[in-house]
Amino acid sequence: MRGFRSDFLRVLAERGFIHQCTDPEALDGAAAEGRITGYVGFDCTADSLHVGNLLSIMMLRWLQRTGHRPIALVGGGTTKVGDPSGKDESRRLLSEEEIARNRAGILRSLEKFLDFGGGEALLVDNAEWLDRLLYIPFLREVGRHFTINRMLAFESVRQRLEREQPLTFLEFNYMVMQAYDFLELSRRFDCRLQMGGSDQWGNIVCGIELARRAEGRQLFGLTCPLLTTASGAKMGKTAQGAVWLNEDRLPPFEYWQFWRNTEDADVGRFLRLFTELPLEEIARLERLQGAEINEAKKILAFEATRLAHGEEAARKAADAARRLFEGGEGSVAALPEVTVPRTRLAEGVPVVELFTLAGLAKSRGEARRLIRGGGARLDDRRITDEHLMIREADLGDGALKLSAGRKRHVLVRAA
RNA sequence: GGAGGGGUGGCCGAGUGGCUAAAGGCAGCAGACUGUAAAUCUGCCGGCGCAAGCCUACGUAGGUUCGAAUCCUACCCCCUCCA
Repeated sequence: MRGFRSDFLRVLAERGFIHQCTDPEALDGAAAEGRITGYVGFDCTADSLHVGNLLSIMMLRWLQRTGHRPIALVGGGTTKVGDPSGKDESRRLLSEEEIARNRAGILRSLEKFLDFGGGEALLVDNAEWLDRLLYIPFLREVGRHFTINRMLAFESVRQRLEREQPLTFLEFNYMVMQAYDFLELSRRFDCRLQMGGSDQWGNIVCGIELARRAEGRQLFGLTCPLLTTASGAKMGKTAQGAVWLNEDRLPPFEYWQFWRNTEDADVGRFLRLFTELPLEEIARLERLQGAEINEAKKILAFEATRLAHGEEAARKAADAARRLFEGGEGSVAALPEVTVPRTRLAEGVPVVELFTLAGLAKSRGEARRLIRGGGARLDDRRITDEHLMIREADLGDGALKLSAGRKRHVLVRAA
């Protein structure tokens, strides 16, 4: 990495955050000379952010840590328009209430990573200005700086056109809205930098051009790479869906597990991107070979969970995992629990039903297949009889551990 | 408005009267091997059922037939070309 003078860009470069930057030298100069303000936008399409947003969040966090001012922009306004980037179909339009609910959830995600206290990091909603725009004045002020010729050349638009998928005029305006956001933030807060995923490059550049044409101001854009795992899968997506940052969407234990199960080849890269451990420490962990690399994965899991859920939750998750996977008795308190009424247990509950009650199988048939395949266990003993009945006496000291495979466990209690 | 093509399981995609709960692939789940990794191999993969079997399912609604994802009719939706 060609030696950056500013801490901010040096850290981002060393850790592998930088994909593209509009004018690295000038941005470096500005960040070295004084405090700059930069932002990332998050649309309110779900009630929690997820691991796919984490790179952007970490960039804001580093911006703050290196002495600058981050702005988290929630897209209360742009969500009403819908970003067509990377999508073949337009998204269902969200209602005002849904957007408000999602915005609240996104704040909870962000608060963990950024310090909004004392006027440090700022939280702004673009509905503040977008909702109030007047059509004709807006077209005259902003619209005249955009040419359709240029807009049609943008990747997000071209893709839709080439695949002959419809692109509504509403969505077509998304990039104009995002460009205007940047201009507005630069006016209100002297914000000079916009960051985001590489898919946002076009939209970011749009804003930079608008500011240059409209006011002759130089703004900067910086994108992070689109992350894939070493085996090529999109980062942060699992079969169950996105890896959410909010604990009501994904318990900290599951979050910890997600990081713990990182592929060997990704460990070093992820440590640099998703933890704040010193680079020397990471280099050491990265050198671990064979089974020893599990130590590095546990540290990755702990650090990543600490950022999203706090130290306490991270410790608990690590603890629960240790008991679960590395033998030893003791309590298994961190496992999800279900309760079954004593009256039901009195007459006996078929194991297959217990598996569905515990959420470990979608149907009794699935539970039966699980048993036939040898993947079902009861207090760590393989279940061979699919007709087994469970009674209160089987709960022993109060709880029964049901397992589907090595990793999914549920405690059953009587109530 | 006219002509043509198409809608099959989570996705892709075969199937053009019974042998079809529907080939194959992907994804998923489990087992083996391991290191809670990757790769590989094996099994499972609509619901209910111990089973026989029953139910639901090939855009929607009817119909023909002993029997339909497959044939007919109407409707809905998508795409292509022309105007």
